Amino acid sequence: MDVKTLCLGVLTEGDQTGYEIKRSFEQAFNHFFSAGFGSIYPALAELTRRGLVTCRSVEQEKRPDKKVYSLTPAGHAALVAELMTTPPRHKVRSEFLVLAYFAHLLPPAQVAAIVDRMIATWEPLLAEISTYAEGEGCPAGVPATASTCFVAGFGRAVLGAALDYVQAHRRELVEGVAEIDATSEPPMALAGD
Amino acid sequence: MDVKTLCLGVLTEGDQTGYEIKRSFEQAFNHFFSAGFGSIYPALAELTRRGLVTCRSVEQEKRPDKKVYSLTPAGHAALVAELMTTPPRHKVRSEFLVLAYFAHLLPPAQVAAIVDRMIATWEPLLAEISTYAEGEGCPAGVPATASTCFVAGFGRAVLGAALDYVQAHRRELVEGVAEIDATSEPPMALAGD
DNA sequence: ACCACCATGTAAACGGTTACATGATTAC
DNA sequence: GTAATCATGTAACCGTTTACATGGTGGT
Repeated sequence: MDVKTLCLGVLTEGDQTGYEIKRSFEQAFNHFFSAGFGSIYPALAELTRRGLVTCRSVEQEKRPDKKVYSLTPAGHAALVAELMTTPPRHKVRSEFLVLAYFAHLLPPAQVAAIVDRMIATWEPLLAEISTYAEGEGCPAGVPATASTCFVAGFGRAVLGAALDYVQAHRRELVEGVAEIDATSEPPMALAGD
Repeated sequence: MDVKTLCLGVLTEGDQTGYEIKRSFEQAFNHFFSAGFGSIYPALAELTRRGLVTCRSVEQEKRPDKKVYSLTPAGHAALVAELMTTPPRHKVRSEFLVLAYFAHLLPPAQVAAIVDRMIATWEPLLAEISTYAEGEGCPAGVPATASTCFVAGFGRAVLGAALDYVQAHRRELVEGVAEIDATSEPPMALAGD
């Protein structure tokens, strides 16, 4: 499952340009998928080449031409086929947790700053997802369905749990590494390795 | 932050072979980082070339030689420098949630199967992480510290929330997509796109 | 003036996954 | 006999990220 599949997916909700597709990704898949222009534009070119989407240029005044993409029947079939055969994976890649795991190698103040930055990142994200989790559809007019509520609700539940956890255990972590710092592992260049 | 950094990290806990490092990854970073031999062995070669680890061959009877890697002072410094400058990210890549988001394109039975497979994947993982979250260190003799408890506790909290959520909303999702299937989107090849 | 937004694309670099290659030991 | 474990490595492939390249509009 790659960016191409996701592009087909968002195009089931209506025709869009590459630029708009990226916006859709950011709004709908915020918390579990991301893609930049550098992967979206080549993906759309490839999908066009394969006949899974069609592309029409729309001239605009005072703006460069838009390229609006539409899903073809073949594209719809390819999407369904892909979804049917995709095993349900869920991978997390967390530099934050790596940092926490090796927190005893860092100054306590930095550990505190790291946790705070993570909290600051998650708080607005949780707030945004929470609005989608209630009947509110995405801003782009996509109505709320069982599916969109399920994924938004999932995001809210999981992010909420993450936030609660780090807020509750922040002190424990910082004080825990401070102790080690004081007893056995001086900050740097004071004792030999 | 890549596999090289993680290798330096686990080597702070004692000398290990490439094979053992993979085991360490699986036990310690189970839920937020993964790496295969195909990235670990080249990483160790590169770290050796850079003088961040040293490697000594240990002859074994009835087995091929082991290569035991040790962190050098330069490696320790490089690790700390890397940790100090790494921004705390936390990325999720979830085919499962993509599948759920587009669940209305799939037969309800398949949606149910997908959710069930995800639950079956998460349950044993949660059980394993939970043991680490209590004072139990990793099997490999690494003692429980504030850091290891923090990351294990985080994993338990978040995975627990995920499991609870999908178990509580499984029916909702399956019935929600069944409705759409019945009213507006026949399974395949019965109505035009 | 400067920044954000709209709008599209290319190319190189990077990093990870997968498959291949080898081979002995131990347990079922 | 078959599979899992221990043990190391290479090479091709795949996909994403990042940087570059361009350029008008609209707001502060």
